[in-house]
Amino acid sequence: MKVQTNPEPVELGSLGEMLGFTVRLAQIRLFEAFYADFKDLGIGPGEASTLLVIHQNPGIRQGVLAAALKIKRSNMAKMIGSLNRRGLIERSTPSSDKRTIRLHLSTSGKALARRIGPRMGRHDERISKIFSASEMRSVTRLLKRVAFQSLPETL
Amino acid sequence: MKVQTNPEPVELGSLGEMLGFTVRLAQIRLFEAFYADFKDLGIGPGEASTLLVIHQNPGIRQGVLAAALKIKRSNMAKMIGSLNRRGLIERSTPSSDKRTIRLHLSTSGKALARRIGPRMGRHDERISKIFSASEMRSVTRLLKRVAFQSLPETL
DNA sequence: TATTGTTATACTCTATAACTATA
DNA sequence: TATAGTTATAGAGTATAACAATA
Repeated sequence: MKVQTNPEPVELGSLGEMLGFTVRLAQIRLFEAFYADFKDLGIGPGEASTLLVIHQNPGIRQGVLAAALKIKRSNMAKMIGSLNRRGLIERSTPSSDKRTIRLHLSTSGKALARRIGPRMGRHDERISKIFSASEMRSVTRLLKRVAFQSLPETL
Repeated sequence: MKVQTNPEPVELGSLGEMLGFTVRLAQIRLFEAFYADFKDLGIGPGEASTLLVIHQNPGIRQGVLAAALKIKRSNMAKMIGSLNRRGLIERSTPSSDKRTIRLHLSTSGKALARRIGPRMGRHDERISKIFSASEMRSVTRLLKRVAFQSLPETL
């Protein structure tokens, strides 16, 4: 693959066909697109996903949420703390297991989640306009395979 | 999409089919795989790509390199400084344009690049074993479209 | 005036380890 | 002993703005 950064072409060699490299390039573009579409709501992609998942799983445990989003527990604690300070979520510890924390959206958190949901849908639609419906299904299916299927042994 | 984090299932809703989310999940997995395969070489993915591209484009200008890898000039300056302090690359300013810096690998930088190249190839092969050859071509082609094709207007 | 690279700075994301409280 | 969450800390990666040297 050759990138034409006029007037000086750059030879990327096989790097340009490698999954790690192409995923990173796509990721950069997708972050740009996300921030452009969510600027006014004042939240990042991690926060948006977190709020949506709590909205769809009221009372979810913090650690379960972290595992589902592949965010480390320690980092999730920080994010949940921040969302809590902003009045978007509420925490409660059930008497059945006082180590755990169950998460719910506050009234304003629910209001925000109801804005995020459709926005996220339109955001994803905007991006997927560069694909046919079957291409879109392909790319998400293949990427989920990378995320979840076990890889062969390390080198 | 539902993620089974036994014993508590998590409903991700449409989030699980969205490109931004699936790319992020894949990215996390790919970083893990990269660090596992390159631990002994003491370099990260950005540094590995940078060394390979300088190796294939001797004398490349720093800004052109940054643009090709989609790394901001200011951040590239930091990375190049680090690689230079480690004795891997050499910088020279041509008399024709004294603002610019042309990059070359040092002897030890070349030796390292000659180890990185094949390692990167085997690393990518290991990951792509979860795909057929045509699936691999599909996913990289579709991701490059995300990276380079212009997206529709923002919302 | 515009371009190239540098510096300073900050914010997000990620990772590890040590800690507490509960089980 | 093991688990859930917290805190502290550190390292990447990314972003912006102000700056010097040069064109």
